Amino acid sequence: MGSHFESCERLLEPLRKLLGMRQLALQRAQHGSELSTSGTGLLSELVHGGESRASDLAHHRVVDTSVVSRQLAQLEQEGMIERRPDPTDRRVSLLRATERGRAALEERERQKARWLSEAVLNDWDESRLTELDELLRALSDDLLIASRQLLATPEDLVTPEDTAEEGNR
Amino acid sequence: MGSHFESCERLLEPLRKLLGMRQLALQRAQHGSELSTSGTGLLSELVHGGESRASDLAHHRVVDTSVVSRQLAQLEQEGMIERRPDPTDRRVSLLRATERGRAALEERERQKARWLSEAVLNDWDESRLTELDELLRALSDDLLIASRQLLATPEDLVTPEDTAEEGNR
DNA sequence: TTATGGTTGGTTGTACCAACCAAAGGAATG
DNA sequence: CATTCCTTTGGTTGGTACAACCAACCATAA
Repeated sequence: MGSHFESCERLLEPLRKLLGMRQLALQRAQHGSELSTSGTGLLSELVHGGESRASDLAHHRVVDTSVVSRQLAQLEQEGMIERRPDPTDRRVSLLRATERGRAALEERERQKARWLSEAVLNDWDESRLTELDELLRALSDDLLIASRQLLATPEDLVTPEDTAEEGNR
Repeated sequence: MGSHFESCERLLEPLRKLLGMRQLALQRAQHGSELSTSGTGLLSELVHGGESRASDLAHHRVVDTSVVSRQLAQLEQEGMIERRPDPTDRRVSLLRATERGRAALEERERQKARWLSEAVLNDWDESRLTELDELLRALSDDLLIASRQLLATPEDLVTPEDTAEEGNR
């Protein structure tokens, strides 16, 4: 049988481990800073992607707009982002990071990068890091795309068909 | 400056994206099956790691024992695992997956692998997959280890030093 | 009128911490 | 020795926080 499938099967284990590391690790690599944890991702999106509307952010991150809405409210209250009404459509706000936001994000990123570099990947050589970066990017992009498609279809996800009942092996 | 640090810095973006994909994707790649979502990780640990005690599982996954306790209760109620008292220490239960649990897990894994293979990584060639697998494993291991150390130390995480002052909320 | 961007209310799942019980494992004491 | 504490450790349960979802809702566009 396709060993492609088998490779993917093997991949599940490390992938689960990695994805399972929710609030750990990187999330924790933050102490002070008045930047709320959950908002960081969004802020990053804004800093790197420039002025955006809320719905775009939601689409990018593949989360519900309500989630984005609340995170934005928080970020705004923290002074990390600013809104300005879209001149061409008064329903939408255009969002961008403030100076303060940019600084806070950068600080946070630096902390995380330091931790990664010193505590986690200290014995990785340069080429390995580059390789990882390249693959990780590709993977996360593909996952994101597939995820979007998946939620776009109210269809059943992975095609049941053989999942009728157990008849293990 | 050390380009190692810079590489790690670059790595943050794809890493965030990936870790941010909480309930999406893989988690969703499950429809029927009476196996609870959150328990899957634990069950997998049991199937692959053999009979274990609860505290070991918690340590492995780097989560609170209370979390494990509840997930185990759920899994037991679903008939996915069994407990038996440790003959040498009556405080502890030894846990192992039931046949049913093994089957359910395998089924779930197969679904995910299929989705990965067909919807996500379909255009990846074999060598790329292997490479990814290797790096991902190494990364997740290193992250896990570093995370354990991090929680082991009541110390401050990433060396505050410049983060004195207020922390409002 | 209907569709769309965004917000808010309500619910669920999952994590944490703290408090707790039960069993072990040592001392100190009879 | 055996017995009675005291501390430590494995595990569970209560309470709380947070992030995600869906549904219902305004305001504005088309």
